[in-house]
Amino acid sequence: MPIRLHDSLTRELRELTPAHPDGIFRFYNCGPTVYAPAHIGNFRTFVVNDVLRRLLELEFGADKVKHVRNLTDVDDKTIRRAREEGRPLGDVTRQWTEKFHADCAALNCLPPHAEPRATDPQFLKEQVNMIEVLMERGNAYRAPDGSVYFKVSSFDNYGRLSRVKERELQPGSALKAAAADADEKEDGSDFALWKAWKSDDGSNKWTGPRGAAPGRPGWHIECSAMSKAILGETIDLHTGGVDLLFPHHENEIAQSECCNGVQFSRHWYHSEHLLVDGKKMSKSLGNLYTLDDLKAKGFSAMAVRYALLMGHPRKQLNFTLDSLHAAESAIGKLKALADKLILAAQKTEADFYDSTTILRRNPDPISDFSPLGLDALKDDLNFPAALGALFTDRKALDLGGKSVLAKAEFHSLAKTVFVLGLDLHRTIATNAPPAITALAEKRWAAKLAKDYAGADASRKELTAAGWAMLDGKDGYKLEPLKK
RNA sequence: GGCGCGGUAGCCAAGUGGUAAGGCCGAGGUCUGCAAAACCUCUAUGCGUCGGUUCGAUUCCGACCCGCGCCUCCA
Repeated sequence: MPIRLHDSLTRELRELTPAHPDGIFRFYNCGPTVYAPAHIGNFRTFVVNDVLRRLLELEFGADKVKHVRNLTDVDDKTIRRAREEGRPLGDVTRQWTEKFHADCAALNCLPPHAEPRATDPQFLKEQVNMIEVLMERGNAYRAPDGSVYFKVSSFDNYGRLSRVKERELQPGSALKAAAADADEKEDGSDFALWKAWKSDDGSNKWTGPRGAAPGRPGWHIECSAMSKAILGETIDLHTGGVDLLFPHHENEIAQSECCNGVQFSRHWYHSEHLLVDGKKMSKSLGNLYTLDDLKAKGFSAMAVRYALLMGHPRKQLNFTLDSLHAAESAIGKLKALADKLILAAQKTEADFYDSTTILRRNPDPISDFSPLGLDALKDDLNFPAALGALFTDRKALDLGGKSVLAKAEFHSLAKTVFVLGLDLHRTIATNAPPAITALAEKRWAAKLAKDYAGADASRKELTAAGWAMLDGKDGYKLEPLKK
């Protein structure tokens, strides 16, 4: 079964295939702006893309997928943050890049094969080159202040992706948008390719395209330039959150196709927004969560990943603390299933997560056993259906001592779990404070001494402090109390 | 106003022209110093409302109601 994915341009499911003769599937995923910690809405998109990338590797081979995700390290927000903190721009973006990488690792997202930065001299040059070509071709013009704008009217296909021509701009927003640089632009819908230096930009300025003032690249051009530099003029897939559909991706198409004269991306995919408590996350509503916020509430990063997989990626997903509890419990059950299969198949935990075996190309009748849930993933990334298949299988599972069946089931689960990127054995964060740990030790000692009254007293204290102590055979586990 | 998505059990959420996956929660049970965990069993005559098409609709069509998102900062 081929991988089929919704295409935002044609609005239908289309098979994903590599176009290049080398068989390498090239895909570009718009990355974060590094000026603050990413929130879980951002991570929904990155997790969706991570599953997609894993699925592609399973389908085409680990060495046949090239996944690029950029880092926007210069824009109004990064510059403002640096100015407010009185630090060099590079320091600020480096700090938040590191944080982003740490969060991605915690969420078990594979690093992309390339992660270009907008201010990297190599790519800055690429951006300037593209702008110069666009100016030469009459698709861009220099504004009075030395900025360069893309002339939207010069590209007939403008608006095909977002159907912007069918939209009627709300008077209010159109006016607001036009206000900022109305004097510079020839037309309200034109967008900046190069922004001339202003005093607010401080020391952050670079040599611009010929004829333009020193300044910095506009936001949209970085993706066009870096995609071209790393993946080539035509790529197989370009992805991002729905909010990037317009204007960002529309503008990328315009720039790239006017500059290169060929199709920019063969396929477009957009994942929907994550809602929190039924609303889009925003600082003003106070419903914006970062990974650290949720960790502080005692949830594991893996539960967050699972919760992000609970809805279809092209539908808005309502995220709540309750759904995190549900995720944490569900992971526990899958872990128990994995442990059971590891035992039955006489394998180890390391075998279960061995991606080399999972992605091995040579056919193997056992490990090629059709993994449950995989078809659902290949059918437009239907996460809930895939998870459902896993649990349905879990119920039907009757190993009955048959090791062949156990091995097939083991490989099946390992494959699907790999694609979903769930590290089942990395769950509850037991970062209990020292006082809690000491109390738990005290109770454990009392229990071993059969001082049950003392043990119960300590349990009461732990409960009061919000911690559950789960006794095992040879030790205990501390978990934050559920609700 | 324009464009788009959605309304399925207490919550989250798949899905199909032929009579509703799965997870959480809850209830009961097995087990167990206690408490959990784990495991087993149960939980929508119903899929926003009203019409239409059909032998049959939650699934197709129409109208309406409600929610959410986007409309040039935004994953």
